[in-house]
Amino acid sequence: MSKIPPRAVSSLQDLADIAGVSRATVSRALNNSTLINAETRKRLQALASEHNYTVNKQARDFRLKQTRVISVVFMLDAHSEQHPSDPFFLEMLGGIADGLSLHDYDLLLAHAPVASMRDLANSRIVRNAEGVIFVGQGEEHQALNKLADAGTPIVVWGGSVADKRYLLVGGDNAGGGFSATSHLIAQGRRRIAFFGNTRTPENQARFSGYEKALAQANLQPDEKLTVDIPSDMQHAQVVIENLLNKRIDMDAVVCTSDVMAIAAIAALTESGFSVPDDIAVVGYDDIPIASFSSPPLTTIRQSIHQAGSVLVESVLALINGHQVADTTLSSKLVVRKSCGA
Amino acid sequence: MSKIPPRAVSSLQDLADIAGVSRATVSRALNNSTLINAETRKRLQALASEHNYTVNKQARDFRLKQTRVISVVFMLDAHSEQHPSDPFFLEMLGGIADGLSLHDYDLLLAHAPVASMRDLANSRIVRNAEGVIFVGQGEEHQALNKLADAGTPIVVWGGSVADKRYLLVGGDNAGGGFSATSHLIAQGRRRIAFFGNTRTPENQARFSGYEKALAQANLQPDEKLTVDIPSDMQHAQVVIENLLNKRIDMDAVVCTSDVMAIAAIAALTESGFSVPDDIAVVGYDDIPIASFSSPPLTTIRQSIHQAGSVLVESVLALINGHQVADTTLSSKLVVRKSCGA
DNA sequence: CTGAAAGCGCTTACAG
DNA sequence: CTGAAAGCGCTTACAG
Repeated sequence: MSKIPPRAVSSLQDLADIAGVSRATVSRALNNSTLINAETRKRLQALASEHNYTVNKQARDFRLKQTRVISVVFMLDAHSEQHPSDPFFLEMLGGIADGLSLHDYDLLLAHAPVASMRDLANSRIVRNAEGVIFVGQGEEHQALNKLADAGTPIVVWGGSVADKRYLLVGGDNAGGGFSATSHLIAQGRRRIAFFGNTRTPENQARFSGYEKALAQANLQPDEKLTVDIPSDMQHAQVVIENLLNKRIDMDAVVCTSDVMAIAAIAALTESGFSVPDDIAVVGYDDIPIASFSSPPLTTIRQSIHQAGSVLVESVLALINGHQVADTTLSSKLVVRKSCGA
Repeated sequence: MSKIPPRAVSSLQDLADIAGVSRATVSRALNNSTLINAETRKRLQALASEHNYTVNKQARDFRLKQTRVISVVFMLDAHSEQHPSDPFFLEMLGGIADGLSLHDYDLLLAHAPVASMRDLANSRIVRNAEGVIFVGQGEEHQALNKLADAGTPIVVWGGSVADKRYLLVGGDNAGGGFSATSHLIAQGRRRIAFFGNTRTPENQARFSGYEKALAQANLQPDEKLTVDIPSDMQHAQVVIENLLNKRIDMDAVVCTSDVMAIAAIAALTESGFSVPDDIAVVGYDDIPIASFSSPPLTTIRQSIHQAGSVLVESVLALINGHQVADTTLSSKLVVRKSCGA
């Protein structure tokens, strides 16, 4: 047994002094350099762990000009000031966090105060990280293009846009919108509404799938049935109730999130409609709570956790200068009760 | 107009060269040192922004031996391997993130792989941060004590425990458990179950409030009515359905989270019970979705977002060596339909 | 009010 | 295989 060290060992130099070698040698030993004599290496590593010493990450990263930090920015809806309570975000965050820790990267969490998107390039979010993952594009497509043009390694979860110049990972939104809608048509629904903010690329794509399904069934789209619903539940409910007061004729709704679908069901029920008998509802995301709503939600499943890991692999590839292409993850209709099937 | 700088200005020295002063002077100017001549300071600040230069945070923090990072650890239920989909976590995270950005601190997000709690003291989570916020104690009370004993600035969201030696912020759990239970008693319920993992300090306190309310009404507690329910929805539902198959007589349930309450309602409905007519249900947290369940959830509201900011103020106080006491945030019964009122 | 110098804890090209 | 030396970009005690 060696005796307890008189003072904490807090640098390579301290350990080098104890071992009687130079700090260069200790550095190499602890970094498993092949230059070092195997025996010396083992001895120094043992000594380090005996003294409970680990290399100062901050100094090391500074020296190597690396941070091993990835920023994650959640794009909030410009119209709702609140924090999103959508479990979708949490699952996505979990997937990203898992992916990053696998690669020994840290996760820096950021809000997206939309106003500040303009000078994002000089923000700590970007400056302190090796790359940035954006969850959602919001209505900031051009700001994202600009950031990518500036050479910042960024990857975005969202929908495709014509002049996109950043790396994109997303679900099959057009396919999802299409299968939700055509499933409702197959159940005999004819007056199908689309609920959501169609100014975001993801929702645009879902909407195009919706339109395609209608066209395929020779149904006329009715613009009164396309409704911009805020993404937070309280506001959504108010807007939907106002809509119902206008007595617009409809027998089904396609929503851009499960949370919105749950708010819609509440508003519909409140107004005396039966779901799905009077009006069928389909959600999007398949969050865990979807199967517990009443009626249980028919929805489009996205593999959110997998999305997180793909996002991570993609930024890291970018950072390491590898070729990397956009990814589209499959979406799948999950039939429960709310669609009336 | 000055002409476009030939090369990027990437250090104090670069800017000092341009300005014809020493880098010490530039450093002082950009840090608003009062030593510096006001005019010089303005001139250098203008020059910096003109050249789009900001101080290298990594170098600065390294020099000052600070990180301006706080780690946030979510204590997952030891029994559910999944990520928590509970919106409670996301709201808490939002509150913490807001608080930290107010103080120019970064948020390092961590999982709590319970197995590794033992050597947490030497993990990057602790080493790379100036302090740590734990959300929930899980069953790791002693590990938290040990970490606090080691002098790490930590603050914990949770419930009180006799031999606690760390700083604690929490809701009024005993009060919440009491008012949920006594409200049900006031509605005429007599066979009231308690659903949750009572091995965590928070739930222990809620359970003690439950017991107190029963005692006050001269009701005998029945241990068959105290049920350990996992915190994730899918497992919760299975356990509850098994329980119902045992035909235990009950007319109400107090749950330790809204998410659990929603799973309980689904299981009860599935088994042919009517909520609240046959069995009343009360949740905990008042997450946004609580008012949208059917029936809408009676629950105990905790000001989760405020909790985040209190947690932040508390760790920062600790880091700065200030005196700081535990905080108990008030809890409030929110009556909706699920309790039968 | 300003500058020259030291030093934070590391890594690595260079020399031996 | 090992060491002496330079340097990452900053801040600040010290001297003027």
